[in-house]
Amino acid sequence: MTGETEALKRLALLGGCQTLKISSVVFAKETKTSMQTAARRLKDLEDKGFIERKIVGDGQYIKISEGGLNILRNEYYEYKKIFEDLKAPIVFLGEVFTGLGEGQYYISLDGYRRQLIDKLGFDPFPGTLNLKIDEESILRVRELSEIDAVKIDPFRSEKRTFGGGKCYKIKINGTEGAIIVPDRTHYSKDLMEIVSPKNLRKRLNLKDGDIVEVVYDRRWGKRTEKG
Amino acid sequence: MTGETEALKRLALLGGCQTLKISSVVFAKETKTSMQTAARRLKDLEDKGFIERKIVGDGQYIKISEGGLNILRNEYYEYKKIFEDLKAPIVFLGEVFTGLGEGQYYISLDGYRRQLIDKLGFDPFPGTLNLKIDEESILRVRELSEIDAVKIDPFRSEKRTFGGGKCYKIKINGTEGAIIVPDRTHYSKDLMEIVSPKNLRKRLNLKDGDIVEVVYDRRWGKRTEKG
DNA sequence: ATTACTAATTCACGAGTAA
DNA sequence: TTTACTCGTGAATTAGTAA
Repeated sequence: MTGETEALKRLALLGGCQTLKISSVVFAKETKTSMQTAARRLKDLEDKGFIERKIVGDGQYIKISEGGLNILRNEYYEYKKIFEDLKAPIVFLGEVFTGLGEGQYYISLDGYRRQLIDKLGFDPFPGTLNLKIDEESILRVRELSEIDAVKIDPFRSEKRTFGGGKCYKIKINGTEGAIIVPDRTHYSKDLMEIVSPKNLRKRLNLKDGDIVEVVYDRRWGKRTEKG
Repeated sequence: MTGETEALKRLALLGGCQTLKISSVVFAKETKTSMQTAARRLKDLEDKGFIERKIVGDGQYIKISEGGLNILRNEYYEYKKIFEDLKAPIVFLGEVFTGLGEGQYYISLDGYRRQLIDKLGFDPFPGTLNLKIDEESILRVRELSEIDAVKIDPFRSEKRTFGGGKCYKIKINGTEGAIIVPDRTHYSKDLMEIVSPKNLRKRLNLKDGDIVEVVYDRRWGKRTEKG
């Protein structure tokens, strides 16, 4: 691998998938290299059967062969895969456990509840489902923070202030919900808190130790429509 | 450019668009290079801001940055362009001229006419339009021969045999037609003969010297439907 | 295990030249 | 003008070693 694929790609972009007339000097400029290297590249590509070539004194006719096309096609598919996977859903695996029960308290507060109804599009069941997520999922959570989240604003009562946070609309075992991430959290990274319009424990028939699948689909984004 | 993009791509395929844990040794195997080079690559990529990195003793956490993603995206678009252009229509430019008038004779022969009706889906106007195509287009015509063509079979009358040929459905200045290529042609490569259900000279208001545009769209292929 | 040096080698590049 | 050599230089890779 010495820029061969790059050279093939340039040829293709110059129209080399069909017969193309070009000289080494011109090709050198296109590939930002010396004429010698350009000429050698073309010769090498021919020797390896990636292009067909006919030298005619004032340049050469070049056509990328089926073999050459295959190389380019492979590259294409690899890049395609990269950018299709980017849009792929993020899946978290988590184990259900019983938390301290703070969730229920906070969710019930009007200052939070109204925002959730407004921004998530559903009235949250008073209570959160706590998940212990695996090593892999912890890494994925960090990705979430870079995605535009649904922001929950802080507010204050007479007695104290309540911090803000972020939500991400997800589906948990297929049921609508959202991940809640307080801005200033005290507990460990492997904890994930889920809210939903439904009582998830009942609805999904969950008990401590059960493994659930939380799916975040980037296409849902900030949207509040159900689906 | 020293395999840097290739390294980035591999990282992306390994999941580096999201945070990825990997060691230089493993990455070396993935990129089929030495551990030293793999380690240097990762360091270089970090120095150039294409990845974010956190070394942790038993490997490193890596995530492709926005800058790195842009590089990959550019590559992706270039390959995309290659394989989209492959499906792009081929355009020939030709200058109208008056031929020997043989076309009219041949097209009128039942042995040819029936085949054209059957295989092209239209009844050809008795007469062909002769075009003198440019240098560039001559190269393109060669491409045509590699595309599955509509084959016209040879046949014989009492007196002589009539050779076969190939047709390619095209549009000429937007009007339906076909390029006719006799298998054994005597005239030069820069001649292109067009048939159409219409009288093209009248319909397109052509006179000698006019330049017309002949478009072959690979998607039409052998299909005989109109459109 | 790792990552990251330094030194040796190898290999790719480009200048010069021939055809 | 071309393409395609040879050859000297320099850059990139790898082996070895340290941390």
